[in-house]
Formats: sequence, C-alpha cells, structure tokens
Amino acid sequence: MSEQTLNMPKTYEPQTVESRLYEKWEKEGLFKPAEKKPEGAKPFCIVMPPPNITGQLHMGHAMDNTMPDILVRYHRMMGDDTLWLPGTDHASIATEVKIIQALAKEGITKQDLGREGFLKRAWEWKAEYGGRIERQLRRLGSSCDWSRERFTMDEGCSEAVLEVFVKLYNEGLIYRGNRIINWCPECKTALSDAEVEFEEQASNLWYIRYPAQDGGEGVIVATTRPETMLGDTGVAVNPEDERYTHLVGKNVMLPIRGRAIPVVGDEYVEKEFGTGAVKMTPAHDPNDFEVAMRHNLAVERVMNDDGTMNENCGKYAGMSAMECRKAIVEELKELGLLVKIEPYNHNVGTCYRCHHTVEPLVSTQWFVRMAPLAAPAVEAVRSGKTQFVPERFDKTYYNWMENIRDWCISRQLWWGHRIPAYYCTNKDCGHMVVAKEAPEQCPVCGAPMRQDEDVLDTWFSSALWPFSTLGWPEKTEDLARFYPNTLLVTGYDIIFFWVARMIFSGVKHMGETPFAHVLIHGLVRDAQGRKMSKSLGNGIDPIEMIDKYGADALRFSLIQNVAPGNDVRFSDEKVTAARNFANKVWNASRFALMNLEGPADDSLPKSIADKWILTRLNDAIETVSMHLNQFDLAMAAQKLYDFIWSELCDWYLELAKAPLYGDDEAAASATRATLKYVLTNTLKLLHPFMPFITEEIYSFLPETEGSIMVSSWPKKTESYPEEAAAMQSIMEVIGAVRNLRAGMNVPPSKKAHLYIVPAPGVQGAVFADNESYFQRLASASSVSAVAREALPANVVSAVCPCGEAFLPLGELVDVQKEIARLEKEIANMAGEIKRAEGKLRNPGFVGKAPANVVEAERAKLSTNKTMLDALNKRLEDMKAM
RNA sequence: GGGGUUAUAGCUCAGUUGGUUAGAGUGUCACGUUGACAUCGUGAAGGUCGAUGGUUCGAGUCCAUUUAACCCCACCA
Repeated sequence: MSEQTLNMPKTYEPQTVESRLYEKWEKEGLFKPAEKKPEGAKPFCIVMPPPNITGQLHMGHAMDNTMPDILVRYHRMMGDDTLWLPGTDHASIATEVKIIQALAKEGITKQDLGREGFLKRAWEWKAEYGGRIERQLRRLGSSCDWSRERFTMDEGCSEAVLEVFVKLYNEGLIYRGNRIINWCPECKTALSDAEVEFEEQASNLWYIRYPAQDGGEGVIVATTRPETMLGDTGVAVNPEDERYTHLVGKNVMLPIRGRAIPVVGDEYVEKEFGTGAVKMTPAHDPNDFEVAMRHNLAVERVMNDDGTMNENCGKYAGMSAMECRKAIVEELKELGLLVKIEPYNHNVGTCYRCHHTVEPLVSTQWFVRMAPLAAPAVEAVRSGKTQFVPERFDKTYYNWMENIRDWCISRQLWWGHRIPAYYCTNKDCGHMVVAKEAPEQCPVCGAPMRQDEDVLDTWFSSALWPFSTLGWPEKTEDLARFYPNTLLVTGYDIIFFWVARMIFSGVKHMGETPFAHVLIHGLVRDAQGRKMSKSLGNGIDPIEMIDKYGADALRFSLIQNVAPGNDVRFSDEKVTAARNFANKVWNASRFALMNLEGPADDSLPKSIADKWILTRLNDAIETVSMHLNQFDLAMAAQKLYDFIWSELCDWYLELAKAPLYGDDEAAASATRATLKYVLTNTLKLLHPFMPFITEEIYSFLPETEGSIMVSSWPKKTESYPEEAAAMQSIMEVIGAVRNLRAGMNVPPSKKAHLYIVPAPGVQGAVFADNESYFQRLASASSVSAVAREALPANVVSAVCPCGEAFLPLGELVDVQKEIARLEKEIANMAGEIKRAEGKLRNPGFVGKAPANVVEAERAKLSTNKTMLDALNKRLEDMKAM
C-alpha cells in the first residue's frame, strides 16, 4: 500500500474537510482577482445578489450562489481576470419590522427610542446578524472576494444613492407629489406597485341606491367596499350607457353623508358589470383616482394611516375598516337603500412583507418618473446588449417595463437611505432643497431647514449594485475593469424588483447596460412541488443539508437534472444521489492513488484502453466547456457525471486493473501515466461543481502543487478515434458476455474459453490481443477469434454488432432457457430489421435524407441481418440438442 | 383580459439545431463482496413521449387546434 493511500481516508468526510479548505483558500487570497493581471486576461465579473442582513440562508440563496460559483471557478481556471463581488442588503422594511418585533418583546416601541436610538439599534442588529449569512455563504464554498464585500448602506453605496437621487431630481425624473399609492397599515409605509401581491378573497358585492338630488330614483351602485362610500365624491357611468344618460351632469345624494355628488360619464366604466354605475372614491382607489383627475372630482380621505376611519366619518371615526363596513351596511339597510348583496370573489392587494391588506390612499410621496428611463432600458435588451438566459424571460421584462407606472420610492421608515430633501421650517417660505449636503439654512429666507423624514425604497440602492459596489461615483480601477459585469445570476421572481431596475439604472448612470447576460434560475420547491415557506414550515435548511451530506452534494443536487429557468423540486433523495456520486469520485481516486506508486512513463506505448479513455476525456472536456460557455450548468454536470461514472469508473478503472496487476512493467507504467493524467484532468473538470472534494483529492495526487482552484482548465490532447472504436467493440463483447452469463445464471468463478466470430469488417485480432480484458471482465479463461466453422460443439452465444461470442458451457446450459432467450432476441431483431428495411425501401428517405444518415441506416441494417442470422443459427443448434 | 411554463418509465426529471431500437436518477425484481466504492457491481421488468390534426423521406423535438395543472402581470367597481 502506498503512502498516499495511507493518507487518504477510506471514506470522505466533508465535515472535517470543508471548513479547513475554505479557510485556506480565503487566507491565501485565491478568491481575489490576480494582483498582476495576466497578459490578455479578459475580465469576468459577477456581483452577488445581496442577501438581507436579517436572513438565514435558504435554498434560494444556495441556488443564487452555487450557479455563479460554478461559472466563476470555471472562468478563474480558464485564466480570466475573475471577480465575484459579495455583499449584503439592508432590506429597509424587512429589517425594520424585525427590529420592531424585537423591541416589542422588551415592551418598547421605535418611537420610545427615537430615530437616533433606533438607528443605533439597527446598526447593532446588522453587526450581529449580517455576519451570520456571510458565514453561511462560506459554507457553500462560494469563492467570492470577501475583501471587496459591500453593504447597501455603507459609505460608498450611500454616496451612490445620494448622487443618483440628486441627479434624477435635477433632471426632473424624481418628483414629489400627492398621488394615490399603496399603503400598508401594518408597516405604516407606502409601497411600490411591485411590493403589492394580490390574493383572491371571498367577499360580497353590495348594491346601494344613491337617490337623485331632485328626489328621483337616482342610481344603484355596486361595490366591494361599502365603507369607502363615506369618501365618495362622485358616481361614474359609461357615457354610452342609455340607462344613465339623463343623469350625467346631475347630482345624486350620497347616503349617510347626505351630500350631493355629481354623476360623470367615463369610458372606464363597463356597462355590463354590476349596475353599470360605479361609486367614485378617489382617495382610496387607484382607478377612481384617475377618473377623478379627468373630471375634477374632489379627493377626500376617509381613512387614517393605521387603517381606521378618520374624522371625516362622523360617528364611524375610529372604527376599523371592517367594523365600519358592518355598521354602514346595517345603516343602509335601515335606510332602505341597500338593494341586494351578492357573493363575489375578488383580488385584494396585500403587503409583500407582512401580507396585511394594502389600502390604496392618497398621500404625498416621492416618485421616479419611469417612462423616460424605461425606454432605453427596453432597448438595451432588444438590441441584445443584455441577454436573458433562457431567452423567454425577456418577455417578462418587456411586459413589465412597457407598462410601467411611476415608482413610489419614499418609505415611512427609519432604517434606510434618508431622502436628501430639506424643507424650510418657515411656513410662509416652504422652500425645498434637494442636495447631497444638508444646507446650513434656507437659501431663500435664511430660516433653518429640516430633512425629509422618509427613507428610500430598499430597491433604490440595490438598483445601483452593479456599479456602486465597484466604487461609483468614484472613478475606480475596479469600475473601469469590471463594468459592465459579465453576468448576473438570479431567480425569475426578482426580475421586476431588481433586474429591471438595475438595467435602467445602469443605462442611465453609466451609459451602459450593467451586464451582458442575465442567467435566470427557477425556485427551489419542496418534494411535493410546493413553495418553501415559513408558514407551511416546509423549508429545508441548506446548512443542515451541508452538515449531513456535504456542500458539494448540496450544490450538485441543486443544479443536476434541471432545465434552464425551471423550478426544482428538492428532496433528500437528490442530495443522497449527489453524495453517492461524490463518494464514487472519492473511491475511484483512492483506487487510482493506490496504484500510482511506481514509474508512470507517458512516453511508453499506450494500451487500447488508454487511448479510448483519453479520447473520451477529450470529448468530456469539449462538451463540459461548451455547456458552461452556454451557461447550461445542468447539461455540463450531467455529461461530466456520465463520463466519470459510466466511462471512467465502470470501464476504464476495470480495464486498467489488467495491466496494473499484471507482470508487464512497461504496460503498468504506461497505464499509471494515463490514469494519473485522466484523474487529474477529470478532477479539474469537476472542481467548479464540487470544489471541496476535488481540492482534497488533488492534495493527495503526486506531483501536484498548490490549489486546484487556480490550476488551469483541461485542454484537449491527441485523440485516437480508431483505437477508441476498437475498444468500444471489445467493451460490447464483454457486455454481451456478461449479459449472457447473467441470463444463464453462470457464476463468474466458472471460467471458460471464449470464442469470438468477428462481424464482417471487424478486426478479429483486436479481441485476442486484448485477452486480459476478457479474462478480467468477462470471466474468460482465454480468448480466440475463430471462423464460424472452427467452433466447437455445445456452446452458447452472445451476439452484438461487432461479432458473436461463444462460450462452451457444457452441462451448465439450460437448453430451454437459452431457447427462450434466443427467441426473444430474434423477435426484437426481426422487428428492428423490418423497420429499417421499410425505411430504406422508402424512395423519399433514400432520396432526400443526408447521405450519411442513409449510409448509417444501411450499415445498421446489414449488421442486424448478420446478427439475426447468427441468432437463428444458434436457435437451430439449441433445438437440435 | 394579457403573457409564460409544464405534461416523457411507479416517482423526480433530462432529451441542444427534427435523423440509431427514446435516456438518467430513484423505486421494484434477480443475481453478485476476486485486490476503490453495498454511499457498490451485473442484469431484468417498466414508456403508443397529454390528445387530435398538419408540415416532412423522417416528429418526443417544428406548426395549428385542444385538454389539464401551475406561475406571472393586469385589477371589473
């Protein structure tokens, strides 16, 4: 046993290996781009989607980080100037909510602490929890450059936010306005449209009569929200609707409030729905608001920020919306104005963070004017400067960008970038200044200024991430080298929130789209295909999976067998399968190392098996590289998996045992050289996918130094197509014999001489010359290639395209069993021949199909005919026995 | 209302530009530890590729229609 073997433990224990290797990589600075740029090295840069500082690592993060890490490790080995830049997000609303919850446990509110005290607390929170997610990312093996780590609220990123806000304001692309927005009464802040999620809820449609001012019948309106009638300032009907033309321009009486409100005609109203008459509550409904703007209807709020009814509601003031709804419905009944109630399902907007019902209401907020920003960003994708992978996601992007409304960016929160707007405290002046630096005093009247209380949407800063992290607005070296980024990797659920906003921000502020490609992945779901969520309690903790199976297994399980952009069902079985693969790699390497002791001369003549595996390795190098270049990680992983398991382990290692254990020193030496070469390069191919185990094995390999991480990506070498084909024939015969022995239930211990009748055109010598393989893998005592006439009696045969193998088995043969087996094979073969003959009889096929396809079909048919003849002959012989 | 995805072996899913007798993992069954690995090996069984029609010499793959499940956007009050 060699020293290496003694060093290499019998089983791979990721738990003891991974943290040691990661620390070593990080300490040695291997994650950083090279200090001295290699000659002609191309930049390759990915910025990490910044996880929230409140977060625990979940499967989405694992996916978000496994995919880029594979590509980053590949490009680093390719010699590119590679940077993967990590960071975290302050996650304004999510973090603030968590801190408030924590404070509540201590019995205090954020108001008790005051803004300054609260922010102090928030920074402490960040220090405590921000580190946790970073440690967890390390456990995945993420090879990002932590020395460049950023935070959305660090000095540089905050500077970028200020720069952008002021610039957009000065260009008129940011404005302050009193408009209808989405309000979360729970979080007590405005939300953007993207932050509202719609849920279908069972409710009613209430039909309410609004009598005419002149005492007529008036109109009946249908509504899902009776309580908002207190804020009605009009009724709208379709101008074409003959039922109501007589009312347009006249007034109806708003019940309970007892005030006259106008009936207006507007195209927005659909005649067919409800009664064709809609009550207008401009302050609490986005559509009503727009109608109101067109018709100069009054806008009156009837709700407070906490979702209760306000002072305009008289006796209903202070009630919650639901309480008010009940009371209003009761009162309308009493008044005889409630015409009917119909059950009705409709969509209700909810807050994407707390899932409370969102109240649309009119409020003074800051907005980004989107139309001028969206147009060039759409063009950036249309022109191909940024490409979505898979391509279909560009439709999602266009659909959103082309119908986008202005972006509400102010949030009534404390944790975040405070809006750099300053108001004169002199009410008579009221001057506003937007500037990066707080003005000392009002430039108009000299009074003190106070800063806007609100902070910016958390996505405002993440929109700048591809360049703010590289130093912008400073003109840094990193920015010059790594912007635009090469690639962004993220989930499709975040295209609106983040990807779209990064694209328009990059185009606007850098003059260039932020990345050439956006690699989109799907969601990680549970084994039943459900979304993982806290409420369902079906989340799987990636860290637990790493503890149990190792990071390499988790990584592999996430990307294996997934079509690009599709959701993945995650299960223990998948990780187990990946772990088993890792184990296979470990043991194959251990076997190789056990046999690498002794001379390994690469210049000695290579065996046919060596030439075969070298050819297959070349193919693997080519295919894996190609798929990685196309960002198809699943396909790359699959090809590699198949190569390693089905070719390298199942065949080559078995074939290599013959020379390795044989007496021919030269053959052993040549085999060792090939084995070492193939193993080393295979580990390199696998390294991006399974960084830890490959590094660990690499350290045991003789004559390797340094880290596999920074070794060079394998290149194709000389191929041996003819020998590879001959080897394939040998493997076919061995396979057929093994098949036969299994079918006949012949134990491997029962060795026999093997006769091979080669198919026409197949070199018979190749079989006898490689007798050792048959001895080892087909349990043969010896092999000879013979003419059919020279065969001994009493044999069974295995038929394959390259020939027939005969095994004298004497009394062991169960004639009936063999006859049955042959008949089955004959039936299959006859069917196949019939199919091929039909195809070749078709003049269309012969005339129009490419010559090589037709030729292949002919060759196959001829082989099959030979095989069928052989089978029939065997059957006759059997029957004669 | 608009857009998108999925439908292939009992289960989970691959299947690049149409071209061998449609594959893998897992599960089932049989057999098997001779010097890497039972987290393994050799085999077997298991599919009219959702349905219909079309294009083509040839369709799991392209087109049309259709059925079912799911997702996103829009929000008809």
